[in-house]
Amino acid sequence: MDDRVKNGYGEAMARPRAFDERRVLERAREQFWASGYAGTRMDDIAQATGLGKGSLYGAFGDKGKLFHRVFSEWCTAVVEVAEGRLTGGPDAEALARLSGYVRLMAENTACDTERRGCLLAKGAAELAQQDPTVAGRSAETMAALMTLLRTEISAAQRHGDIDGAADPERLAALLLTVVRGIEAVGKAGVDPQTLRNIADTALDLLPRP
Amino acid sequence: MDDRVKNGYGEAMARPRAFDERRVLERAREQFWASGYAGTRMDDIAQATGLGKGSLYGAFGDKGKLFHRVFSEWCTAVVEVAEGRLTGGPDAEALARLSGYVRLMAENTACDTERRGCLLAKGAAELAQQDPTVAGRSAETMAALMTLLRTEISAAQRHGDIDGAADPERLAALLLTVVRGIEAVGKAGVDPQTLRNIADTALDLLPRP
DNA sequence: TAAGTTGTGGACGATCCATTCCACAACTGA
DNA sequence: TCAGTTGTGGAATGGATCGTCCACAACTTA
Repeated sequence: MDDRVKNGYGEAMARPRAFDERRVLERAREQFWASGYAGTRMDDIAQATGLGKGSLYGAFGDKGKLFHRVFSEWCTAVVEVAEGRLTGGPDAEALARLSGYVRLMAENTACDTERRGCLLAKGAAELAQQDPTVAGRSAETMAALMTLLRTEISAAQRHGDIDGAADPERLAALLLTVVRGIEAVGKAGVDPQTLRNIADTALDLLPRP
Repeated sequence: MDDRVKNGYGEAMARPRAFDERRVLERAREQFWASGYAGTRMDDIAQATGLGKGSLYGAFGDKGKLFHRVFSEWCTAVVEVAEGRLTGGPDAEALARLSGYVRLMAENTACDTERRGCLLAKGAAELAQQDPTVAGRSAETMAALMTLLRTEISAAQRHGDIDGAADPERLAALLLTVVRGIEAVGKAGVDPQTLRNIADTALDLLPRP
């Protein structure tokens, strides 16, 4: 009925878990990432993690809950990468931070030789329409990324690297679209060098004062 | 063993088909569009079209072949829309044609209240990795769109509406990315007005002479 | 050590789904 | 009208897949 205390690392447990939860989630992520939600079987995950079904279901609930968890953690990681690249520096380097971030995203897609794309895009494409949890989490993630970008654009404007007359909100939305678009056309088969060029071109076109 | 002459409209058939092939493909497309490949059942399609399984399999082969057909026709249609909007006009209106096309794509996504997205993006996200046919067709489609955009950009450059020093190939790739990106962030939950703004912002930033 | 609690793994049940099969219908040419 | 051919619908098949169940293991507390 109610949620019991699961595994608080040090809680007194009757029998301790024999697996590392993080490692299991990593493996599960690999599976979902490679094959999508509908395309991966719980048996695959059991196999990949070495867990029996009982443990798997006991620890994570059903397939949907497990996916939600993996998806949500992915979204968190996506935002954290952006935060790591974008926040906390002088205005003088804001434009460089923006360039670095956009180029990094392009490079990631360019190097994705296995064409797995991004779990965020894949999950949203497959499930956002029917699954409110996925839809909500992906919308949240977009909003967070947009805010990060807007903040840096404003900083670059303050320092005079981007035209102060431009609307930072709109530029942020455009950059986000370019980043997500690169991932989309990359999955659709556009070649890696073109992907890198797209990032550079977008950055070149940002309005100067 | 070998392919028989299927239905040449006027061929001498033993028993004529009782269904309109185009209508069946439309219905099948609706299903795949709404639920993805793995998510739609052949029973759903049989139900939606009113066909029995025998007719369905007899006419279209298996689920994979049916999807490939639907997917390929969608890709053709996507390119045709672009051709209709972009080709065949004076250089003086090339920039207007480009603007019209990009705005139309944004508007389509903005109006997609059911959040179905684009079957091209959805299909590529779900299957491009494992299915060479889907991967190839989507890559072809991207290439065709890119060519159409590049041609119009060159035209606009000739007329002096876009800086002649810019590389039309790169600008075309960027515009394609923006168009596909709008569709991606739209599915991820970005609101309609922002989508329209993104299109406008991208067009505003095209380099003037 | 004994009782109680939670984790484990794999067999099992129930369902779902793609595909095939088949008896029959609708047509053609002779 | 009579074969012969192709289309039709739905029952049947075979395999896959989710989630449960259960006997047993590994702990904690008393």
